[in-house]
Amino acid sequence: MARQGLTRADVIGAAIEMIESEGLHNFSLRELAGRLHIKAASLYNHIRNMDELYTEIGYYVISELKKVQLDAITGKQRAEAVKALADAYYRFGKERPELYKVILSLPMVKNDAIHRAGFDIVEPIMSAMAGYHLTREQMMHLQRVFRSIMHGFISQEEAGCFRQFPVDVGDSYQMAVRGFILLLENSEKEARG
Amino acid sequence: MARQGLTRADVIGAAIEMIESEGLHNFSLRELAGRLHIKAASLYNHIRNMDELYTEIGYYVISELKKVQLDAITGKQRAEAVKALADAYYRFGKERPELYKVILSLPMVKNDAIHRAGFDIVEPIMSAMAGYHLTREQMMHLQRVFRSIMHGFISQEEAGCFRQFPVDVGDSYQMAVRGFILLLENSEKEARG
DNA sequence: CTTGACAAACTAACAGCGTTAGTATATTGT
DNA sequence: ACAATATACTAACGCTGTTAGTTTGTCAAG
Repeated sequence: MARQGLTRADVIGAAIEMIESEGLHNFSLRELAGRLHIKAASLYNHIRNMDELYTEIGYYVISELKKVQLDAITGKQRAEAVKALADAYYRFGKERPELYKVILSLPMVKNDAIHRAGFDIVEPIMSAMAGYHLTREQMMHLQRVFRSIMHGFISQEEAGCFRQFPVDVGDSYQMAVRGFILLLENSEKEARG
Repeated sequence: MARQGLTRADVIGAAIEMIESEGLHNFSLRELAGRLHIKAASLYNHIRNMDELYTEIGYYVISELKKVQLDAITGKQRAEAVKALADAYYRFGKERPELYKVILSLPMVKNDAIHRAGFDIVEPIMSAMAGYHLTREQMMHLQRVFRSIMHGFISQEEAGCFRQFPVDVGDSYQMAVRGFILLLENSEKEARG
C-alpha cells in the first residue's frame, strides 16, 4: 500500500493524543495503529519500539512543560517568579495528568539524550530562583526540593491520596508553595550571613 | 492434587517477595505461581484477581510503613519527632523501593477499605506534629505537604531524576526536611498570633 | 471404615499485548 | 521506463491475565 503522508511525527502525535484521551495505562500499539488506519506491525516502519516512542513523547512533554514555565516567569522576580513557576507546573500537571505521568517513566531508559532533556526541566527553576542571593550549590539542592514538592503534590492528588480530609486541596497547595519560599528566604540568610 | 498448606497468606507473601526481588514491573502471576510450584490458574483459588492481590499487598506496605514511623517518633517531640518521622519514611522508600511503588497504584482501586487504610499513613504524621500548636485544619494541610515532599523526593530519586548535578542527594534531602520544619514553625506563629 | 462434599490443584483455551520475519506494492529518483 | 526505496501487509511467536471445566486429594459425617 505504502500510502504516503504518514510521518513519524504523525505517529508520535497520535500517541500523545491517545495517551491524553484514553490514559497512559490504556495505551497500546494496536489501538494506536488502528487510529492511524494501519496494522500494528506497520508502526515499526516509523518507530524502533515502544520505549523509543515513550522517549519521544517524553521530549514533547518536557518541552511543553518548559514552555509554560518560562512563559510564566518572564518579567517576574523572587517570590512572585517562584509562585508563577509553581502555578504553571501545577496547572500543567492537573490539565494533562496522563501526559505528565510519562515524565517519571522516562529516566529509566538509559538514553543519554533524555538526561540532557532533564536540564530543560531544571533551567526554568534556576531562572526563577535567580533573584535570590544563593550559592550555586544551594540552588542545586533547592531545585530538587522544588521538584519534590511539586511532583509529590501533583501525583498524590491525581492518585486520590488527598481525599481523606474535607479541607480544600488548593489551600494545601498554597501552603506547600509558601513552605518552599520560606526555605528560599532562610537559605538566602544563611548564604549572606 | 489439592496439596494442603498453601494459604492465601502464602500467596501474598510470595508476591511481596517477588516484587521486592524482581521489581514491580517484572511481576507476573505465572512466575508467582511457579515460585509456589503451582500453575497460574490455581492462584485463583486463593485470590480473586491481580487487582485484589495488589490491594492486599498495599495493606501490607502501609502497615509496615506505619510501624516504622510510629517506632521512630515514640518519645520524641516537635522538630526531633518530625525529623525522625521523615528519616523513617525516607529509609523505607530507599530500602524497599519496589514495594513502596505499590502504594501509589492503590487508591485507584475503588475499594473503600483502602481509603480507611489511608488514615494509617496519616496518623503517625499527625502524632509527630502534635507538639506544635496548630489548628486541626492546619495539620490537615501540613500533613499533605509533608507527604508531597517525602513522596516527591523518594520517587524522583528512585527514578534517577536527581542525577543532573554532582551535589549530594542526602544534603538535598536534609534541606527538604528543614523546609518543612520551617513551615511548621511559621504556621505555629500564625496560629498563635 | 466408608462415603460424600469441599477445597485445591490440573489442562485447555481465549483475547490481548509487543515484536519479528518475510512479502507485496505504491511512490520516488535516475 | 525501470530500479530502488519506503511503507504497507500477513502470519506467527511468546508473553500476559483470566475463565471454564475437570480431576484429585483431604477431611468430616454416617
